[in-house]
Amino acid sequence: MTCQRCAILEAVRGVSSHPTADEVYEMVRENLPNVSLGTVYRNLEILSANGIIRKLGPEECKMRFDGNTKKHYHVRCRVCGRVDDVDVPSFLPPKARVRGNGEYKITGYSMEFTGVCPRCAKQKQA
Amino acid sequence: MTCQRCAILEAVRGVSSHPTADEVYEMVRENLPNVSLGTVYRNLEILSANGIIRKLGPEECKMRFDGNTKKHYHVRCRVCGRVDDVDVPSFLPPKARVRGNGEYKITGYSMEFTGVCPRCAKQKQA
DNA sequence: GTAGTTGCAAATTATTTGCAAGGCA
DNA sequence: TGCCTTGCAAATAATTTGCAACTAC
Repeated sequence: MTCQRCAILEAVRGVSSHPTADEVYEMVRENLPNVSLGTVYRNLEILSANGIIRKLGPEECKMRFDGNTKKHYHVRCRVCGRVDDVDVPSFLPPKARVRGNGEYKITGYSMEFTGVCPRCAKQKQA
Repeated sequence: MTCQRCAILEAVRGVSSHPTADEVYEMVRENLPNVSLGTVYRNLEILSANGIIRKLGPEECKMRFDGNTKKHYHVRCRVCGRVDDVDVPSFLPPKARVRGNGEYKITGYSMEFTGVCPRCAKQKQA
């Protein structure tokens, strides 16, 4: 636990704003002006891999396109990344309440399932 | 509706694999070897803006970090992108069934709410 | 002393944009 | 004719990586 890692952890814990790597970098730089962005990325990765902080965000940073515009849901294979359609019978989205701030207007949600596709499941067996 | 745009639309509609922009590019190139990747991006954007195809993917392509590792859900302001915590009382994730393939193992899900934060709601009024 | 960590700079990846030339209405 | 679109190449943006110097135990 180096000085940098500790400062990065404190920065993430010290705010409730779910900062991006770059925002963490800016925060840490106020106390340690010489930290490098690379160090911030490396430590955020290590801290979240160890369950000390949580990583929010896209499993994959690529846009995908679907010729089917009817509303439906997707599963994403967490091994190879492929995306398939799923049927979800009778799903009613839950009500969400923003903590401490009633003026937040919640207008929608997005949901995606995670799994292992047949091909990757088979490879794992071997 | 140019020749390129039509080929891009057909490529997306012709597969059920939810292709990335790059995969669409490769498909279109088989018939139109001179298309440029820029054209593919531009047309995918236009087609999805017009509701002709659907864009799947992250609202934002940046990782965010959360010092709170307890399970909870988030809202993302669709104007400024900020992320806040929400409480979701008693939510049981729905059952999903993969179309035409029972061997897909679904192991989890991710859900995020969308809305407008108080700050952006106020700016919109003015 | 040695394994892990740092700062820096260059590399990667996905995507966007500027621009001059071309095509369709 | 004039606006939209194209191909190309350069620009951006987020993130990763190679490397030599350094630090903690």
